[in-house]
Amino acid sequence: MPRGECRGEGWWHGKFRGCGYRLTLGREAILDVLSKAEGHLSAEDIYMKIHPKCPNVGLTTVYRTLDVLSNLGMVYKLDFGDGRARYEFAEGPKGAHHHHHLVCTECHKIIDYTDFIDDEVELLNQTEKGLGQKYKFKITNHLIQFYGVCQECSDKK
Amino acid sequence: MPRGECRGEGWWHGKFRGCGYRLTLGREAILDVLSKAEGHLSAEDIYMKIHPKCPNVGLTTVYRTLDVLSNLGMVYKLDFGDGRARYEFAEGPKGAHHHHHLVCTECHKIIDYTDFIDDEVELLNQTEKGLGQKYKFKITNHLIQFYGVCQECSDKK
DNA sequence: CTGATAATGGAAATGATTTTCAATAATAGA
DNA sequence: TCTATTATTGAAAATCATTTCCATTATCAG
Repeated sequence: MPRGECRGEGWWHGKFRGCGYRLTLGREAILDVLSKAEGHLSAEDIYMKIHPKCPNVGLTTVYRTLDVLSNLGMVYKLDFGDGRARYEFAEGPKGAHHHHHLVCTECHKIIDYTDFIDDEVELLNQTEKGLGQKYKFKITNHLIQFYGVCQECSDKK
Repeated sequence: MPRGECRGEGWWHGKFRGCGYRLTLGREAILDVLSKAEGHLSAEDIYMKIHPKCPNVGLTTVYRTLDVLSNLGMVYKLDFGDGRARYEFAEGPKGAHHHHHLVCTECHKIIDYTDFIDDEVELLNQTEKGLGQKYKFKITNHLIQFYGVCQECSDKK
């Protein structure tokens, strides 16, 4: 029924096979949800979204798959301080939708921002290079988050 | 018995009292450990360090105190992906020891780096200002971490 | 010194994530 | 296409960091 993503459907086959992973219904469903989702889904969110179509995919599998995807670098695992991990499809640091996060410490609202990203990314790349050399690290990723209080939460006081 | 910190001992009194908090033995012990510790302590680490001197301070209190300190901005609560929160004494973004983190995703080793910090902080301040205005956020803090694989872990393969 | 109440600890509860294990399904090769 | 190998699975149980409960204790303003 869904059509748009048919073209893309295959691109993660290779990524899986190449690492000896098998491509299963559950994994496809999870990737499908993640790749379309706006926002930041928890394991349970994903489980819920998948359940109607794949009632036979358990929460355990969701966790296991997210772990695999995260290790493959296809998904970012994020912590916004609300006690559960959140997952976000990785479009790659150069991807069209690369963004950083602005986190409200009161209500846990998250704003994805792309403003200023260019300067940030440029600096980050430099820093990444420098750090990698100095500390002999193979740097694969970075995380930037700003924390504060959103307007609604400020007003409530 | 300890002498060096006598001078500083008082500086957090005010911070507590000002917010209606009471200053207790346990809280002092926890602050003391945190202010001296290199590295990134978990709640249990702190509990262990305190226990010999204050066997009557429970883990629950450690958690509660860390929560308070974190809310007061005196301590940063960090997540390095190893399943437990880590805490770090906040010397303030302008403090002498401000640093960011380089995290090995294999062995969870953490490197605190201060290189490049100046440029980073400058950019961050700008970004912070811009974001704060655009999204009406009162930004209080930021987090920057780089993830990668350290040399030892690379060599193991 | 004393009352109001913030803070405490220990045990029990919580809740996200992991592990276990026998059953199942994906894939490579015949 | 069929089969053997072995990765993957779901459900239930186990883990384990963190929180909550509640009766007791300690801090500190007056």
